Amino acid sequence: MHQQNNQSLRTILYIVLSKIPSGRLVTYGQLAKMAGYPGAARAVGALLKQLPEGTQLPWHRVVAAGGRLSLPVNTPSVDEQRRRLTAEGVLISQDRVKLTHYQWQS
DNA sequence: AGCGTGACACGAC
DNA sequence: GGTCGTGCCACGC
Repeated sequence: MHQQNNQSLRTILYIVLSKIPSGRLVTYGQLAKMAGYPGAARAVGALLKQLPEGTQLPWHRVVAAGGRLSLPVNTPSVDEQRRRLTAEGVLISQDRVKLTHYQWQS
């Protein structure tokens, strides 16, 4: 995916994220690049944190580099992320997934 | 118009 | 394996 440079990262992020299929994962950095904002991984995280409660977007398919689940431990969010990924057939071990097996490529 | 803030990334030890 | 430092950059004040 490339740039629509006069739109905000948030707008494009939503579009890109909505296209990640069930059972496939992307990293923050990859998502930023796909949205046309390479290097904006931190900004991606900040925006995901602001997603509204009932969002339809598959925020749980976003993981940190190396496949780490990077949401704060002992939060409802990370518990929900584990639950959803497991339900999609993603194997999680020690809060880590095998990107070599699950990573989505645009 | 700065400046502080991160659900980050990556290389160096 | 781990920690730490540095770079990154959109977003909100």
